[in-house]
Amino acid sequence: MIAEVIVDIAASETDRIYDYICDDNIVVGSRVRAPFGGKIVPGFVMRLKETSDFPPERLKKVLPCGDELPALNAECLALAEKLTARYRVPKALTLRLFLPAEMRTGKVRELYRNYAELALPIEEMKLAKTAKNQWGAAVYLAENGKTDCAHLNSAYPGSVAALEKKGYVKITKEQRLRDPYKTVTTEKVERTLTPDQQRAVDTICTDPRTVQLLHGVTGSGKTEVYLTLIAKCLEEGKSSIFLVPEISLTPQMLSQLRARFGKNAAILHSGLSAGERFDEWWRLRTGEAKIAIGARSAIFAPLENVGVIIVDEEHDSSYASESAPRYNTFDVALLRAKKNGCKLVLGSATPSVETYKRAQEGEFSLIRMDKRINKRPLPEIIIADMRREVRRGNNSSFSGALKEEIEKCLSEDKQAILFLNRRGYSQTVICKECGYVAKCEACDVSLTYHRDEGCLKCHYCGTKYNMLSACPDCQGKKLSYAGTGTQRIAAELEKMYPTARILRMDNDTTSGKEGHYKILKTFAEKKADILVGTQMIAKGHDFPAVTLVGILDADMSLHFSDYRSGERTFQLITQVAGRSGRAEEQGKVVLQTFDPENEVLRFATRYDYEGFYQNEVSLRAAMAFPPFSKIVRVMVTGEDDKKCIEALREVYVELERLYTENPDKFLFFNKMRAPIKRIQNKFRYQVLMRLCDTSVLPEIYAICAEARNRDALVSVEENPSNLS
DNA sequence: CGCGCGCTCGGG
DNA sequence: CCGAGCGCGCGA
Repeated sequence: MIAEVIVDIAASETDRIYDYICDDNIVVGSRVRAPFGGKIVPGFVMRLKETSDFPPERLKKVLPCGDELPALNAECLALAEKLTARYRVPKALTLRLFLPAEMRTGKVRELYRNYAELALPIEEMKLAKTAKNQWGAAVYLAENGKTDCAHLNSAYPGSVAALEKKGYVKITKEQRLRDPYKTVTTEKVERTLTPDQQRAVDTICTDPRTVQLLHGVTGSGKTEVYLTLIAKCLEEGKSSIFLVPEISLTPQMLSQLRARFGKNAAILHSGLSAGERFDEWWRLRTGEAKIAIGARSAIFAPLENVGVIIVDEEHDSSYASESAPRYNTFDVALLRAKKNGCKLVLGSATPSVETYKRAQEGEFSLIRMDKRINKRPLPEIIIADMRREVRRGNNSSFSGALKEEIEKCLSEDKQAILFLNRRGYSQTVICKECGYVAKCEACDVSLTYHRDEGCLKCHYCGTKYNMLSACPDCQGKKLSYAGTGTQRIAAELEKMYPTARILRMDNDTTSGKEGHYKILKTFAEKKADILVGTQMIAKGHDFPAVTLVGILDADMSLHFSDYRSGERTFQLITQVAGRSGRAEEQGKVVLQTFDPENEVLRFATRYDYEGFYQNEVSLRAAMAFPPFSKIVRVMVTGEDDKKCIEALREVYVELERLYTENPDKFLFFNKMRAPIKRIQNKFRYQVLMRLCDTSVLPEIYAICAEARNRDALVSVEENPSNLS
């Protein structure tokens, strides 16, 4: 037999079919080891045939990989072909999306797993009362004996490592128990859905349209709708894909899913080790698990007979891939849904304008859930006019109203969350005498001052620099720190309220696997009074004692030069505000702005999505911005400036030809340096286009595929979410 | 992507 | 004259 093989090398130069001799037991979709250029490289069998056009004496033979099943099933192979054609990237890159990373890089597959068992009787353990997870895990082990570590960790995050460190549990590596609970059906508890939820489930099941948009306010119980749909599929013997933004796979969410679906669910989250990730993937591939839950990449789960695909928080920007192939999760999900003849359910409290428009026009079904389950009103949002604060001589980061509320909150023993989407202490360091600004050597950006580490950090490449004691240009000692970040806010709070316990949550404080979780847990256990954080505090967390949310700089995302800034601001405010008043107490939100009359902020304070949407969509129509057009950015990057300019010239000439041949399809066309000229030592150039007719898009992709080479990466982004 | 080939340049 | 360095093309 002859196998048509794609070698797993991510270069456009090797992106073609190579013929190899193979044994008869090799099947399409399997991985093989192929002798290639003097080395053995991994490859994928795309097709089989009897004869080759290549001189037979030069054909080599591929070796099997030892996988029990072909890595790619028929659906995945077909999907990979479609994506390759759509995005015009090397096939190897597309194929990689379908495999867990360790399957490529790692040795042969691990069929072993770590198991934990108690090392001494539970009575002899000295654990802090507050270590709930460790206690939980210990009790579970006492009752159930030896248990899979991954399983324990997802129910009781962090417990295994902590217990092992103390010597309370013994970890052994054993061959994986082959699905001991394979047929254990999930608890047959009859859950009663609210009328809203029932109506949503019924519509999704009966409406003929593929895409179902579930527009439900925060706390309306969308999750229960998803879980009901998944359970229904399970009963029918079908599989499901459930996508969430990475950050919302919180411990509570994980244990809820485990409790409900047990071994039927494979949960792919960032806390898994390479081996665990592989095991979860393999359980899906063999059909042992029928539910794939995870972030963006879970859309490539190796499932067959998919009964429903769910995309929660549909508007979230993490659904757009930022490296080749720059796929859009919605597009891939739609391809899969159509192929399987199943529904694609999108859920959000603040749908993206693009999605909502298509629902309004009847292309998607639109289901509303307006009632909150606990019937409590959403927290009141008060606008604090920062211009007035400045006029009154208040130059601090806190308005009078916010200070008042914080004090009230502290005196009543409640908790507060303060949100500022900028980490570090100050955004820039400027010499007051000569205007020098500290910049990164590898990137064209200013450095952020991190006071707790006493250094300057580049937020694009992570490089740390020593803090300056004087200006390197003029030796001046007067350095000014502009642009307040979370560190500074925390420091100011400490000064203002010396007795209050302040916690910070941003990229700098959440390092390590459990970093996130530790901070959230500390706060949830009321060991802190105020949580200061960036974007990452906005999602999904449930802190019953929080009655105040402060949005320190609502303008920050608003005045971004980006057609989506209004949309993003509305979504962010709605999401952050939702953290306040989740239990009995009514919550409050203070929103600080220099532009209190701004329409977007006005709509957000009233939780008026419909009003926001109408306003936004007419603006977009007037400006011919998406969804009334498509923005396309072709980006050329590479370390060698000359080679980049060469490649840029090449794409530009071709794109310009396309433009002059189809002037009616373009609204805008220009080449320029990217706003950030260099990141991680790579130069950046771009061609920006706005299309009113996307029929030229395939050709744009083709031109870029042609122009990329070893020295210059040429990529295409559709409606990019940030234009830096 | 990684290798080897061959060309070129510069040092001894 | 020889070795290092680099650009180029090949791999089934």
